[in-house]
Amino acid sequence: MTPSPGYPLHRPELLDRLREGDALLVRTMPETKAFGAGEHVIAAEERSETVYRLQTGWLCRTRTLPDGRRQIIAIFLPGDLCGVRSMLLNPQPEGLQCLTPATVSLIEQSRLAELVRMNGSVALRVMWQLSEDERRLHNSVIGLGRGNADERIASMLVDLRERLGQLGLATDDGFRLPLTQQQIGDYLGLTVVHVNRVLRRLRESGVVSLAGKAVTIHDWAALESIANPVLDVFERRAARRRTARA
Amino acid sequence: MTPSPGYPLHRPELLDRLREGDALLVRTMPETKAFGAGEHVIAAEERSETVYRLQTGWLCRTRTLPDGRRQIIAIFLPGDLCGVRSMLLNPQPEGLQCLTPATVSLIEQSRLAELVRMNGSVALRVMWQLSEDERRLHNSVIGLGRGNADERIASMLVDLRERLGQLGLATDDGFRLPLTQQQIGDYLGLTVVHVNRVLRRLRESGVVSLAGKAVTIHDWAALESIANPVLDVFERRAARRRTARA
DNA sequence: CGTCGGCTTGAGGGAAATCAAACGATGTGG
DNA sequence: CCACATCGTTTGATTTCCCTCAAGCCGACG
Repeated sequence: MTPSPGYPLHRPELLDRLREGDALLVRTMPETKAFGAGEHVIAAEERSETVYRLQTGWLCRTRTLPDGRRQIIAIFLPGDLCGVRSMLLNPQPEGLQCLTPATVSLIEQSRLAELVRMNGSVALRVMWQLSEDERRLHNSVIGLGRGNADERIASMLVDLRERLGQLGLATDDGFRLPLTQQQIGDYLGLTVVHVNRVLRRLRESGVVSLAGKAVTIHDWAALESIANPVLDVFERRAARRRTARA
Repeated sequence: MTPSPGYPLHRPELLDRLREGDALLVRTMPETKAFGAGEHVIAAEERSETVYRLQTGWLCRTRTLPDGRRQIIAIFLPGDLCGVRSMLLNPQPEGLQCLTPATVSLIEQSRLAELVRMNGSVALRVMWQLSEDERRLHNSVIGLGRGNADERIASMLVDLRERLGQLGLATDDGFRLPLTQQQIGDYLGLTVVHVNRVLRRLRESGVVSLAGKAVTIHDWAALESIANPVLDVFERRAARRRTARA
């Protein structure tokens, strides 16, 4: 559940402290809360004095436009810290919503701030989260701004497979993807209809298949070559490792 | 040059400390460096142990895909801190490039880290920057994922007008926009050709005109109503203030 | 004076959206 | 237990927004 080797981090010597910080944080967040799929951990425009650490399940940041268009801005997996930004910017225009049933542990912002001040490892852990969030947002911007539908879908699969792999939640050739095609569309800036068509093409060309919630990657090399242009260095490295193994 | 009232910040009582932190930071960054338009402050994939505070000019984060497609991920204006993330993730896949001639002041990451530990106001200043960067990235994701060309251009203009206004670099009805149409396209995920067409339409309908580098906003209400769906709360508030005044 | 970068406009094409409808699984209440 | 509603997926037909390709224009600059 904690950052592990291979994670995007340029100074491996920090890894131990990062884990230490995470462990310490978890220990000081005994209170947990459970949510059902679709529930809001924080509603849009709602004030929140709490920072969450996702323990199980999937969360996302979403924004719904006045006319109903919807965008999933980021996807959070177990281990991620959510809501650090709200320490300064509150309420945020975005909601934090459950994609699956989820459990989170809680900490008051003020308490976390204090911990960060007192303990360098916790500070490192928080910094790493902010840094990682930003990396992912950059990648989203690249994909949405310059990627076509195929590239967006392929890179999403590569990215999620890598993140889930770090958590021990993926096998060599697949993982569980608890998103509806509508939600995939909302994440990638596409319509359901088009997501469906792209997935069909990928299935028919034997690259990946999505049966229900189960993703199976049949041809890593092909998937990587589709996603490649919009991957960042870290993702590309991870994808190549996969390709090599297959 | 420092964060001022009206800035996206939910606790106005922090404003003074924020300014204090910024002032302190500036005082400990006596060394400055000048760059020409187009020059790279940090090249893509280059290691950097330095954090920059932009003093004058415009910078941007960019990524160029292997096949030449280019995306401007973020635009930085005077007062912004750039490169904080590189403390943990280094080198980054993105470059930091000058959109205009620019001067920056420098500080070593390690020295900044120490300052942050020692001084709460500086820590606040750094946190605020991270928070603000993320807010802007969220907005980019919304615009790129769900906005059409008109909305993207209108919201860019509203956003820049607001940020420049805070810096005293905009008048009530306009500002200087030192971007080529190509760069606007790279920022908004559009082609030059299309940017040009949208700008023409906006000009012909008497909403805004871009003559050379000078933006003049003729009809705030119209611009706001185009941009509105993809604006966040803060931008919307700012745009309404403008509309009311005009 | 020629060239180069940026702006502008036209014609045509294509990727993805929209509109519309059917299908299968799941659930549920009479 | 079956009729029926709901939710997600799938597919077809049509439209539209934006891209691509192409070329002309203008001002700056050597």
